[in-house]
Amino acid sequence: MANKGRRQPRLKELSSELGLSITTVSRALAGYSDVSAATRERVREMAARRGYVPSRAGRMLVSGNSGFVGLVVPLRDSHFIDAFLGEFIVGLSEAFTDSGRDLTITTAARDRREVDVLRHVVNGQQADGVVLTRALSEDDRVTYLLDQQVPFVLHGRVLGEDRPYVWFDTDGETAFGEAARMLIELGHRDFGYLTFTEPLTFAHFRRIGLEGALRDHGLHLPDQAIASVSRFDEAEVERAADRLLGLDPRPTAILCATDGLAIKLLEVAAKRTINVPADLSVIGFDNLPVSAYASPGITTFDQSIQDSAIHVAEMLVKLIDQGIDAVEPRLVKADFIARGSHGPAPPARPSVRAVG
Amino acid sequence: MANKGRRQPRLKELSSELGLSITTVSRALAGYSDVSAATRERVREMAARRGYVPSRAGRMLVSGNSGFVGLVVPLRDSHFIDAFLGEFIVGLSEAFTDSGRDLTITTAARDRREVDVLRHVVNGQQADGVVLTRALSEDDRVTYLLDQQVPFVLHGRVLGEDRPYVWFDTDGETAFGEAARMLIELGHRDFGYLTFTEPLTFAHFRRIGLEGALRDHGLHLPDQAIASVSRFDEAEVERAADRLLGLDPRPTAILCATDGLAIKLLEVAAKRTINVPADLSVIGFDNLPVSAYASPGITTFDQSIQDSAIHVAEMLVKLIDQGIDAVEPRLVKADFIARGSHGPAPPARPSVRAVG
DNA sequence: CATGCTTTCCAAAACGTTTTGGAAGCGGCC
DNA sequence: GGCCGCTTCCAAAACGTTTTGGAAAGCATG
Repeated sequence: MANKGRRQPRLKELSSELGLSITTVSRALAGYSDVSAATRERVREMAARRGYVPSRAGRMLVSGNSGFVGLVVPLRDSHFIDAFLGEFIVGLSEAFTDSGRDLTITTAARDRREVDVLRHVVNGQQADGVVLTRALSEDDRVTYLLDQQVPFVLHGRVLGEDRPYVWFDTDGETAFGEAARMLIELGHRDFGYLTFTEPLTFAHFRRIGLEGALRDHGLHLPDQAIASVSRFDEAEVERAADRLLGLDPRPTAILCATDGLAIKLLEVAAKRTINVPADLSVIGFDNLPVSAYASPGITTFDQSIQDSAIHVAEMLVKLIDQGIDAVEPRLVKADFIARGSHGPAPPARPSVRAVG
Repeated sequence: MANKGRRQPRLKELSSELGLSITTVSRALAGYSDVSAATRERVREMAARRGYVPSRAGRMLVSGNSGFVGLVVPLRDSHFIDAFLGEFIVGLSEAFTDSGRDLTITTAARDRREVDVLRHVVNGQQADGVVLTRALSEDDRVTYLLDQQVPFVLHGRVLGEDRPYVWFDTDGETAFGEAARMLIELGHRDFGYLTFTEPLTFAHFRRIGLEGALRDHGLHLPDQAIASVSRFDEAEVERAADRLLGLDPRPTAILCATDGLAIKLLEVAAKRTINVPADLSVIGFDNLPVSAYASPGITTFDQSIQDSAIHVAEMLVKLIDQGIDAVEPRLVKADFIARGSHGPAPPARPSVRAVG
C-alpha cells in the first residue's frame, strides 16, 4: 500500500535495463571485486538515478536480520515519557540512524508486563537487538533475554547475574563516595539519603558509595535517615523530605538519588525556613537542566544522557555485528558539578532532645 | 542473530511434523474454510505448542506491508522529547500495539530536515503509513507524502492544500471564540494574544477564533497586543510577556496559545505585582498537569493527548487497510476547564497616557 | 597447441510466506 | 456406470535479495 504510485525499482528492473544479471547488479552495488570497475560504475550510476533502495523484506529473508533495533520503554506506573526517557530516546534514535538501523519503540504500561512486551518484540522479529534502561537490581528482562540469547545492552546493571552480558553504567558509587568524603571534610556528621522504593540499581550503588565513605570515617547512615519514595507520587516525596528534616538530630547533609528528589527537598526545606546551604547541604545526581536554575543551584553529578544513549547504541550495533566477545561492559565516571546547594556543616547545636 | 539458540519453528517444520503440506498449515492458521475443522484444530494446537510466529520477512515479501507504522518526531530546534510528544508517543504505541502493528520512531533533529527523514522512512520501507504531528500552516511533509501517495494521518491541519488528506484536530478556533465571548461578557475590552513565531496551525486557528469573537463585538486585536516567541527560548517568552504587560492600555485579558506560555505569563505578572485574576485574566490551552497546580490554577481547554493519539492511530490503521475513502477527517471539541486565572474585568482606570 | 590462471559474469538455490489453480476422494443423483 | 459437486488437500509460483558454484573468455606459460 505504501507508495503505490511510482513504485520503487527492484533489482530485476535495473538488471534488465542494464543488460546484466541480477547477480551482477547486486554484487556491483555491494562493491565486490568480481565485477569490473566500469560495470560497477555503470550500475551505481543507474541505481542512484532510479533511486534504488534494496527491499527490506528481501534482505531480511536472506540475512535473518531486520535492520531494526528495539527499545521497550519502561513506563512502570507512569503513562508518559519523562525527561530522562525523552532525551535517551532521541540519543538512541540519532545514533542508530547514523549506523543505518532504525528504532522500534514499544511501551510497557500498566497492565502489560515488560517481559511480555519484550517477548512480543523478540518473537515478532521486530528487532535484531534490544536496549534496556532503568535497570532493576533483579531484572527479569535480563534473565529472559539471556535465556533467549537475544542481543541486548542494558543501561545500568543488575545484581547477581553470573552469565556475561553487555551493560553501560555511570559510576554512582564512586561519585557519592567522593561527595560524602567531601562533605565529611566540610564537617558534616549527620547524613541522610533520599531514594526510591523501586529497586533501581543506580540508587543502590549510590547508596553503597555513600555508606562506604561514612564507614571509612567511622560514621554510619541510620535506618531512619533513609527515606524511600515512589517515583510517581509527588506528595509522598514531600512527606518523606519533611520527615527527614524533622529528624533529631537533623541531618546536615542529604544526598538524593536524583536531582528530581533534590529539587523537591529544596522546596520542602524552604517551607521549613531551613537555609540551604547554611543549615543543610543537598547533593543530587543527573544534572537536570532545571537544577542549574533552582535557587540555590543544585550541586550534582553530570551524566550526559545523550552520550549514554550514543554509547549504548554503538555497543548494541557492535554486539549484533560482532558478537558478545567484541564488546566490553563500560562504567563511566560522572562529573562533579559544584553549585550552591552544599557547604560547610553548620556549627554544632544541641539536639532537641538534649534541650528538652 | 536474534534468537540463535532455540530457533523459532517455521511453516516447513510444522507441516512435516504434522504430515501436511505447507499450504494446508498456512491456510489452517489463517482460518480458511477449505481445511477441515479437525485438521485446523490439530494445526492450531501444534502451532501454539511450538510457539509458532509467522516470519515477518516472509509476510512482508508477499504482502508488501511491513506491519510497522512510523512516527517522525518533529524535534525542530529542541533535542529532546517534550511532555506533549512524550504522551503522544505513548498513546500511539499502545493503540498500535492493540491493532497488531508496531511503531517505528525516527527523529529529525537540527541538521536533518524532517522531509528527508520522512523520505528515508518511506524509501526504506520502514512503515506502511506515517503519523505527522505539530502541523505547520504550510507543511512540506504533507506535500511530500501526498506526492508519494504514502498513507498518513496528520495531527493538526494545514492551510491551502486542495488534495484530500486525513487529519485529526482539536477545535481551537471555537474554543478561543467562546473564551473571548465569555471574557467580553465579563467586561473585558483590551485583549492580548501570546503565541509562537513558528507557524503552527493550531496557534493560527486559536487566534482566528479570538479575533472573530472580538470582531463580532466591534472590538479588535491591535498588532502590538500580539506577541510571538520561539518555542525554545524561555528568556524570549519572558521578554514578550513583559512587553505585553507594559502596553498602554494594558490588556485585561491575555489568551495564550498554550498552557506553557500561560504559566510563564503568570510568573512575569507576579513579578510585576499584577494580580491575576483581579487585574488580569489569563487563559491557556492544553490543560497540562502543572496548570492545575499553578497559583492561581490556569483556566484552559482540555484536549486529551492520549485520546488524540488513540484516534490518530485508529484512523491510520483504517486508512492503510481500507483506503482513504473509508476515513473522514475529524475535528473534536476541546473541553473548557474553568480555574482561577480569569474573572471580571477590573474597573476602568485612566490610561497612563491620559494621566501624563 | 594444450594447459592453467584471471577476470568477469551469471544461473540457480535459498530464505518463509500467501495465493492460485488444480487434484483426489467421496457421496449422491440420474 | 457415468457424471456432478463438495470437501479436503497440495504443488508450484511469486515476492526480492544474497550467495554458491560455476562458466566463458582472455591471456600467459609450458
